[in-house]
Amino acid sequence: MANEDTRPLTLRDVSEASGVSEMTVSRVLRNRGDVSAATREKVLEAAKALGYVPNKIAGALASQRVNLVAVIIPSLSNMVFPEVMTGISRVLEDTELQPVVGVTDYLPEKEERVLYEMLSWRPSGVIIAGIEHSEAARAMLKASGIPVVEIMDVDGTPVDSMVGISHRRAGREMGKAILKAGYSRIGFMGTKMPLDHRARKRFEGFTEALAKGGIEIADQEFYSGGSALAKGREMTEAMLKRTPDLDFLYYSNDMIGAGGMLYLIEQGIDIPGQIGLAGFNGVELLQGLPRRLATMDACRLEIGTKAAQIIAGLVEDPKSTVEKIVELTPTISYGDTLKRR
Amino acid sequence: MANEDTRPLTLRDVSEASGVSEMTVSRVLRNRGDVSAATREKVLEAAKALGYVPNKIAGALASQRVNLVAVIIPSLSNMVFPEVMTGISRVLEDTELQPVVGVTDYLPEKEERVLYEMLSWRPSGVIIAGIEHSEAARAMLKASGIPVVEIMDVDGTPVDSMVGISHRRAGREMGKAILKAGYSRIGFMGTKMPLDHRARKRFEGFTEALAKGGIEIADQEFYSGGSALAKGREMTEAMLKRTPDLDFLYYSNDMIGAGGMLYLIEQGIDIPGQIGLAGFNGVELLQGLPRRLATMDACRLEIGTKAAQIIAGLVEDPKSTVEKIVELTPTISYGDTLKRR
DNA sequence: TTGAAAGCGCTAACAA
DNA sequence: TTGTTAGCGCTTTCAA
Repeated sequence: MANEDTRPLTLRDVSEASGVSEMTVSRVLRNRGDVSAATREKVLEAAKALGYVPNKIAGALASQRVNLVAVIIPSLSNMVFPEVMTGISRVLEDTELQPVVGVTDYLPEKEERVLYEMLSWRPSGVIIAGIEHSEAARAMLKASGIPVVEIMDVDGTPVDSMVGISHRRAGREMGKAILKAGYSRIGFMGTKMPLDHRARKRFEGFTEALAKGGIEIADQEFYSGGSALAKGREMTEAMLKRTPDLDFLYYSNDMIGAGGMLYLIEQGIDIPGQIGLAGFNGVELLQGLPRRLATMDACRLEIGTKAAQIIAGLVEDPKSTVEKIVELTPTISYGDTLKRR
Repeated sequence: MANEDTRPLTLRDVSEASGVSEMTVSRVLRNRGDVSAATREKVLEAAKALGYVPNKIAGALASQRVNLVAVIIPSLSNMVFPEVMTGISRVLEDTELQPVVGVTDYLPEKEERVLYEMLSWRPSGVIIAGIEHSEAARAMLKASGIPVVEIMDVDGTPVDSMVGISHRRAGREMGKAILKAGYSRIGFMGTKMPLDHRARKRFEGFTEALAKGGIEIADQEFYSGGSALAKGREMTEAMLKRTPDLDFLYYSNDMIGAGGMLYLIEQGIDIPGQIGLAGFNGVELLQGLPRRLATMDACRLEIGTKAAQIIAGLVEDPKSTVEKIVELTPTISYGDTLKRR
């Protein structure tokens, strides 16, 4: 039976209904300490009959333990963070810990607010995307006294530990592969980057690699907002109108790359002969496209997995030592749009 | 300065550092009650200097108020729920409330666990996808004594209130439009549906509409897992091999529809002359495809918005009356793949 | 405008 | 194996 009035049920209600002390009821409900089968039975029955749901707020305050892991990411709407979340969830499912996500929309101020908000719930750990944070945010993370893992990127210094790839290196590798394949008139398309540090670092690594080969980017364009697939299509069309002699297009993510690819196929352009293409991320989506876009896996699943493992390990044994820096190595898949050499 | 030891800071620390009573510190930090500008200043300074982050666990227990809204959805990895989330977040951002999401993977047992878990934090409201829940889940929702909004679907009876579309009607409307356009050899592709009630209802409505026109589905296939785009491609190829005389393909979501469309274009099949296509959802992604797939908007943003408004209204004034059933009406967009008649 | 006391619902620690 | 007592860190309530 549901309770008749609106007052939420408490342990005391279950205690009274079952004739067992609050403390013992608490023990039964948490499977802690020795309780006789008979008492246990009585308690469980009463709790179920009443429809009692424990109050974790009170429990957490009393025990000084909150089995929550704050996960702070820029966005849920592209494909990358859901996959990181999958990795995190899989690991945490085998523990007492639960992820709670906060979204920052790539805004530093919002990141700060979200972090403050989440820390005020006293989570057991924090997983946060990126290593660029405001001074205040870094201070909060440091002062929190809980395990902190910064993810996605390893080009910089972590507050505590970090798991990710070097985006600068990723950009460089792709640049080298493109040069090696013999392309030389290269266009770049990507998001407006002031706040997307990882995209910026890839771009920097990329131009650096080209420069080493004595080549400069021949054209570039940046977008923000809208359907990425459509943007890729539009930008590609515009860029080829503007700079018709390009022989390679490097996209800062797979979605715009896919849009570009669909456009080029429609135009009957030979890929990768006349124009080569590459994106970044290795999204599953690509598998259904007419050609497999060349791309680079960002190791999203492993990043989530590894980060969660670090937190879980540290929560279980705070004095255990863990790797402070875990750099994963993305690999290029050439697909059908980048000549192999 | 960050605290030197590991003990988290408390109000008392701020009180001592500022020479102001805990109570007044609390008032300053929450902007409640009258506090002189001088005291206020002192407190804020001390709190900032210490790097104090309030403990919401304790605050929530004392005030019996938790400004969290539990949002329980089946998945984050398709496009539909992130957009619902966007609607919810936008509305809640103007209030004290914060969404906290739980994911069920379309599993009733997991839904039950997640719900129990979230309710144990005593949120101010619940937004939960679907109207099919286990008996236990419904009981918990009822007993919780907080506002509950079931979203996405209105074909059934809500625990409290619901906001969504009629998927049965959506399927029917699409069936009617297809018949009206003159198609008659119709194939269906979709997810395995035992647990995706909304897909099942669309399918039922669809076959019902066809039956009224004296037509039966000529072929059908169901999938689970994998890249939806790739699956759409594969299933379409297989189905057309098996049943070459089909003149229409109805997909239970846009992603597989897009995969099918890409395949048909490659095969040089005339769309929508030789074969017509339709999907479901109106995902933004479609905008970049070679043709605009016929689809039906599922009103995801409005669903999120409306649901959050109901919760926010009820939290502000628990005795305010709200619509218990909000049925939104999806509209067909014919795109380039369904003849208009 | 400020402060003191009481207690939110639970669990740690100890006692029986 | 079970129960009792004393808080967890804050806010409510009431008094000054």
